Amino acid sequence: MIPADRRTADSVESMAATRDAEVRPLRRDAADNRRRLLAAAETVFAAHGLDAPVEEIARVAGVGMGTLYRRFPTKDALITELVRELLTDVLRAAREALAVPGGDGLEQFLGAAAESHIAHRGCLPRLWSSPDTDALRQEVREVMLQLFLDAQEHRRVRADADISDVDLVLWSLSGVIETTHGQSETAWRRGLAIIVAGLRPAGGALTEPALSPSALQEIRGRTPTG
Amino acid sequence: MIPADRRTADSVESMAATRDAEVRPLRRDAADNRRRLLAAAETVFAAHGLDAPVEEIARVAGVGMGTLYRRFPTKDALITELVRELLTDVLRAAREALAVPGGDGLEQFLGAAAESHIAHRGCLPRLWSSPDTDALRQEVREVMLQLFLDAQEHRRVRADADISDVDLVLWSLSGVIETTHGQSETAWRRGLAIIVAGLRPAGGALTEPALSPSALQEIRGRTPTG
DNA sequence: TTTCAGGCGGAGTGTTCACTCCTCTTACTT
DNA sequence: AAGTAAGAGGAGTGAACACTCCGCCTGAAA
Repeated sequence: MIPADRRTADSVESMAATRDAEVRPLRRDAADNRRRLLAAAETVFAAHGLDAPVEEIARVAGVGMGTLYRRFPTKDALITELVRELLTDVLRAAREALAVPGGDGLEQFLGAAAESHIAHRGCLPRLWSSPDTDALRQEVREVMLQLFLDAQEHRRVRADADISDVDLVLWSLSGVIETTHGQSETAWRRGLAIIVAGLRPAGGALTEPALSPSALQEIRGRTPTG
Repeated sequence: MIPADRRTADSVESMAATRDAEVRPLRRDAADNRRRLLAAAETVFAAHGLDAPVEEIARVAGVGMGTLYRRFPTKDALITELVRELLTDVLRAAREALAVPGGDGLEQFLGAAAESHIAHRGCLPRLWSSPDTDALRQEVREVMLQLFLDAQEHRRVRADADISDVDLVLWSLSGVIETTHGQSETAWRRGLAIIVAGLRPAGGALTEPALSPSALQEIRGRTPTG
């Protein structure tokens, strides 16, 4: 969306400017505007996609362009911040699911993750490829692995399932959510029910091998394409 | 991608100009260029997404801008033509699958459809929302329904499955293919294996209801968002 | 209350991109 | 072989958009 050669934000600096409230607290009006901008961005992106002009976001937030660009050095930084919110939601859901007994945490997590995806629908296309959120994604994966192992131990998931299958489920959910958005906010539930049934031990053996670790690694570590 | 107010092609006329060779056959150079443009568009869109500039397509095809725009009145028309190719592939696959005995046509079709998606990866984002291809999509759906009923009759698909679940599978595959493209062209196979296992009769009852007919209707009949 | 760093708005800038226009060229027809 | 309708090419056009600049304003520290 943003041509690669037009502007290259210093990501580290931008993160510091937009996250580290402890460095120097934002003035109250500035903090308000920041929150309003994020909310507006979510609304606008959800309605018109990531191609929506930033001017529209500023208008919905009720601030000027200058304000938007003092809070977020680039449009990309704004999107990344939304992705960070989404991933934070997902991480919280994953940790909560760890407390679910009987190996059912994984399924609960998948549902909660889908809900988060819906809530942040606008930035879904960047979920798996936004920079500056790798650490967060890594944390999510670690918890996901625990949830998966727990589910498998309790025989809630077939023995020939693989941790990479959890990634596949999330990618599938993305597809369903993106395709049905605006028409049905619950279609994914049925899709998830089917996929979960496919992960249960009852079905016949899976004839396709899981993703190879290297392929998985590459897909997970992907950075945005220019 | 193309601002709604910038250009509104007369779709009917454009279809006639780009499809009905019988009205007046294109001159040979023109027909050649048309083919080269479609091939180039596929390549370029697959590599850089639908946001790739048309100039790049013209360059790859080895023709000028004027030529591109004489063959396709808008960028959208070019994309629509690619979607039409994709849907034609899918329709052929669906009809071939009708001949598969034992209710296994549906599964074969799903695999073949995914292969077509990969082959036309670039235009995937428009698959479910491109105008001027409704008739084709409708034909695909009719054959899909037959495949589904056949599979269910042969107990290859659980009794509580619904035709809308086939749509869900395709949307899921889109998500997996889009997320893994460039890193793995076969990840979808594993995803499909899991989903198919979920559709088999063996698993427990699906706790989520199928999409309501009206919701399905709306999602299927969707036109592109501006 | 004063001071001023930090914040605000919004017109302006440069670039990209879809699409057009016009001149020169070429493949079919007769 | 000549005539011509159709085609080719590519610089040019206008609009949209991400981002900047700068004069005015305000919350909070002293």
